[in-house]
Amino acid sequence: MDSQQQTRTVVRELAKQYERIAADLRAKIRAKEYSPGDRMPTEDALKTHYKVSAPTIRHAVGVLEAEGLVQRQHGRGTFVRKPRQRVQRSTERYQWEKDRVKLSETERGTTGATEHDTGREMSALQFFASYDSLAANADLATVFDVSEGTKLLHRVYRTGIKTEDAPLSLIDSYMVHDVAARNPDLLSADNEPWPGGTQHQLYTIGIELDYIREELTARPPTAYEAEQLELSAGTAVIALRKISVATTGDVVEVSDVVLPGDRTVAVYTTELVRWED
Amino acid sequence: MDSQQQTRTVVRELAKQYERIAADLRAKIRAKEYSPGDRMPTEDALKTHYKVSAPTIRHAVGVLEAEGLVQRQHGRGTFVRKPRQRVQRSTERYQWEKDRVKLSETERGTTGATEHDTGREMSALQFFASYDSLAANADLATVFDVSEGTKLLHRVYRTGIKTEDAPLSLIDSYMVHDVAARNPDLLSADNEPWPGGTQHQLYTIGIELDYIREELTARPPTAYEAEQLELSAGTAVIALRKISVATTGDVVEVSDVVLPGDRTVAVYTTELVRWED
DNA sequence: GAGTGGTCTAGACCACTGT
DNA sequence: CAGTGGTCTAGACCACTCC
Repeated sequence: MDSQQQTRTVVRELAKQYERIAADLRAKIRAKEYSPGDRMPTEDALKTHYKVSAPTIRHAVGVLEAEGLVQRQHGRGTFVRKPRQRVQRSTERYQWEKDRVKLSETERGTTGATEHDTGREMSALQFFASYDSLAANADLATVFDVSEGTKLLHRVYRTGIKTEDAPLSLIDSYMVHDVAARNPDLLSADNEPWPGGTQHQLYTIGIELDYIREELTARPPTAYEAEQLELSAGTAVIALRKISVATTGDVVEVSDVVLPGDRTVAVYTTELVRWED
Repeated sequence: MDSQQQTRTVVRELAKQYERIAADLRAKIRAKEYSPGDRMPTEDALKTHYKVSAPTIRHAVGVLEAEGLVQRQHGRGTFVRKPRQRVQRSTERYQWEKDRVKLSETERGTTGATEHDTGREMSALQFFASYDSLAANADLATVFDVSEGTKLLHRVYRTGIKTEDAPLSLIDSYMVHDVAARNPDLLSADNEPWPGGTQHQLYTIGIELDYIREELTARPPTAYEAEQLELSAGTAVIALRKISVATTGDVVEVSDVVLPGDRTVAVYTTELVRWED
């Protein structure tokens, strides 16, 4: 009987060693035996303690990393993860933005929705935009209610805080090209960041927004998103589709926004109609 | 020079073999060379094709699984994941529920918010509830604006569709115990499912809701959540805190809701005030 | 029983971090 | 340079699925 078989026999309750070890470490973290920020025992120490081979320990720690409980840092150690500071993203931003549309440029000047969310000055924020155009795929054609292949203006945005290196969001925004073209200034990224934001841009082509619909899902980041948002293993993203509808009923802008799940809280408030007594 | 070194030299661009293989497979999936639902080549075939050892292939496929691109099934094979059918969870449910509070019990009878979301009959839905009470921790005490240790009514709910085995959500709901106790019927799970839902329960103790605030984040599931919601590797959950505020301004109910990210879309609509022309 | 994925060992060497 | 995590090999055996 080899050593693996022996261990199996001893640990009848939970056949999988890596799960047993993961459960044990998880319990210790929950019990604050290892606190947030602490370094976990080295893999070598765990190997000796649990009497298993290195890959088994790595697997066990990998499970905890996938759950977002710990974070491994090459050459430094494995640490119990501290919650990252969260940025609140509230829908009040939209009414706030709308209220500012008709102000003068100097009044709109330093204001943007990101500033609203983070409570920071525009000057402390990173901003990057690039424009191009593309043909609507089936998905976007349905949302805009146009035929597939219709030319769309495609704008890519990255926003972030200068002192932090990773952006706060990845945004792909779409508009029907011919609609945006009514104001040629809207077709070039040179005019970004546009004072007053998207709603002011729409105002210049005679569009007033009636409502904004947001659809949220959660999923693991793609390899690209993980790199861009500097997400480690064990995090998820909020994938949000924002659909802006004009007072005419037309869908005028669609944005696909990817937000780091470990530092974003999306807040929505539903007001209810009062009963008449 | 051992074989690993040799390979390194050959593949200069991307040192990590498992990443090179993962990138290659990822590209093939995106190019629909392997389509959703298809079985991927066996690990043995990949091992031969890429000329690496078994654990390296497993690591590469593991990366794709963590991204939610493929799903491994023991004894059957590895499959390209198909998107799961999504359930929409819209905040209209709340106004809908409020409008029904003052109806008679028979009118409220078969209606619940889950029915509203899924569009299914109450009879086709699973429902499970259990009640207990506990002392408020610091977090909940802050939200309710009561002192730490205040006795809270704690209710656990699981809702789901009978024909599917996994629940649609895991809910932990909290109320200040003394407030709920004004109607003793509210203290026992025996009266669940309560016709008309939480808002009707609150109505019986003289509470009308003014607004509901929801805070959403995304994260990987805990081991427990993955088991309960039958989530495989490569999925995330939406963690939603719902805070119900009465017309008096008091926080009367708080729910922590966990939703499977791969089959839930949370929808929020923000109405904007019209400009006066 | 054949096929396929899952767990595990034992050990080598690479790569990053900090003293 | 020591310490720590990351990648990889070669091979054994287990466990699940389906014919």
